[in-house]
Amino acid sequence: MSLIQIYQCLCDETRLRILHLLQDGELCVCHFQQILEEPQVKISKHLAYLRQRGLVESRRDGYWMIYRLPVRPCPELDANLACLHDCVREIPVFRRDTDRRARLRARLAATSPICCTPAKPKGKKKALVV
Amino acid sequence: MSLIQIYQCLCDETRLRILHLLQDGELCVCHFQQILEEPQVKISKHLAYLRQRGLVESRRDGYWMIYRLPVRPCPELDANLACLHDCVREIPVFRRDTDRRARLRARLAATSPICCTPAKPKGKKKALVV
DNA sequence: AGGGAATATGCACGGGTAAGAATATGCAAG
DNA sequence: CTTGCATATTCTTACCCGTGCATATTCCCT
Repeated sequence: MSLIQIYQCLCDETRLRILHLLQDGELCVCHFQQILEEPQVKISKHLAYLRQRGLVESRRDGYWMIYRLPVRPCPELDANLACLHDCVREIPVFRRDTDRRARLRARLAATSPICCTPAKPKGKKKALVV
Repeated sequence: MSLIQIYQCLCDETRLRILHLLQDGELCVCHFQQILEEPQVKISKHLAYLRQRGLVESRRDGYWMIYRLPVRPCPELDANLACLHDCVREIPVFRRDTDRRARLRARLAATSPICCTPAKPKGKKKALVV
């Protein structure tokens, strides 16, 4: 992973928002959709872009794909993510994302599922969680 | 100047090298040419790109255009330049640029001119410096 | 005024990329 | 093995960008 590639990943707002959210822990695609309020294809493609360049890692969990920052990020990525964290502190979009994520977390804590429930679960919820 | 614009500026190697050099003080275009060993048009266009987005400022001094980092950079730019400085410390191209700049400086200290001498000066040197 | 030096700009071309619509894939439950 | 859900991929369109060639601009000196 080169420094240039890192900057190429950072120069799009959607990707910045994704990386910023991931700094607070892993997320699945449907949660990105809920928080960012962007179409699925857009989010999915930016996640693929980031994954191909090694800025995020993914794993599957049943229906869902869970994305996270690299477990062992290279020093350049680490430094730039820290810098990003500082820079966005005051920017409304990013604060909004953080807030929406917190509220989403609260909602999830109240119910059982780890990830979002399918649109028409019909009581499948519990089974899905296991 | 937005954060995205900063990252857009940072995602090209030539521009990274330019910004890295400017962290050590202002430079004219012909010095960039000597240090980076890239064609004039390439350097000039990248400098224009950076200037249009507010990452560098320029002033004219006789024959020469002198470029520098903004006198009062915004916090985001400041943070990212510091981050860049850390990140490139070990990268050969950037070390080479630093070395070449130091050697250029030594050469200039030995002679009088502030900037490089025209190709065929014919004794105009002293007059140019004043 | 005119020449020459340093630098900038216009034009052209190839390549990457962002976005959306449509479609495909992988998974789980019945 | 079919259905429904979450996610990925393909295709297309439009745009921006990096580069090089040629030319223009701006300045200094005579």
